[in-house]
Amino acid sequence: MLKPTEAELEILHVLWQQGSCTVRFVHETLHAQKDVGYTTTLKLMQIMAEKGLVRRNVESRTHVYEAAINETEAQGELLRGFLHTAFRGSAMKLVMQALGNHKTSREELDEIRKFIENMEGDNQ
Amino acid sequence: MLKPTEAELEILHVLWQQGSCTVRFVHETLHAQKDVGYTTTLKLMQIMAEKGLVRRNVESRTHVYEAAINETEAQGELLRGFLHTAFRGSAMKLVMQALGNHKTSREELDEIRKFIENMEGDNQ
DNA sequence: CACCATCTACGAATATTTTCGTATTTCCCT
DNA sequence: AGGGAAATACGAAAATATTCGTAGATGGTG
Repeated sequence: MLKPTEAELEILHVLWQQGSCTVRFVHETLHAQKDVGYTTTLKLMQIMAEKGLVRRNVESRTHVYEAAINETEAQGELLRGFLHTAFRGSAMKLVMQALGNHKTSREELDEIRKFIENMEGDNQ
Repeated sequence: MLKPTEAELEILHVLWQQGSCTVRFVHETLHAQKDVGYTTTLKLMQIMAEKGLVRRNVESRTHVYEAAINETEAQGELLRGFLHTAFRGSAMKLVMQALGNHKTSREELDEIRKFIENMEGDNQ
């Protein structure tokens, strides 16, 4: 699976959240946060279709796109790369930083702790 | 602080690990893993000096470089960006993926669990 | 002292990613 | 049917990142 670029990821997030959408919809969504032209979004989505990152339905004049890669899997791939380039592979260091620097709610911490306890249980 | 590129990060990792070194040393280290020319490494390090990512001592003919940014801080910055672009800010999701997909030893899991328990303790 | 290995400086080629202008087609509304 | 809004296709500019060739300086060694 080809690694999506940063701009492509923004588009994928819209598709993951919305399911299928038109270029127009994706563009409106991005445009709400960022100043970008319509044809820029269109071009990116066309490139993504070539790369196999998205699928498109061209039956109607207005094409309908959907993500061709799974969100969790893609994030896993990205994480693997990032872990390597930024943390030289130390998952523990990354996790500690993530927990330490970003506000995580009590509930989320609980959930993570249970997750770990569960892993430790399996492991014995 | 300017965000280092991927190639720059590789150099920073050498500097973080080694302390001060020459271009030659950094190059040899990178070259062991990757086919890259000496002047490429040199040029990158010169650019990094301009950007303020590294400091260099030019007293002797052979310049000596050291990282100008702290490893943990830099990783924190990178993580913030990555968390946003890849996980839309969900630290929990990232942590779960990191723990789930990458082999983490029993000892490391313990350490993380204690870290969380400690955070939860403070929080009450 | 002259040569050679090694260093830095610098500009430019290449590759990658992002942006957008323009042309053309299609559909809808009057 | 005619005109305009909205869509896609396409190429190329712009921005960013990476690579390296070449020139010139410097220092050690025979």
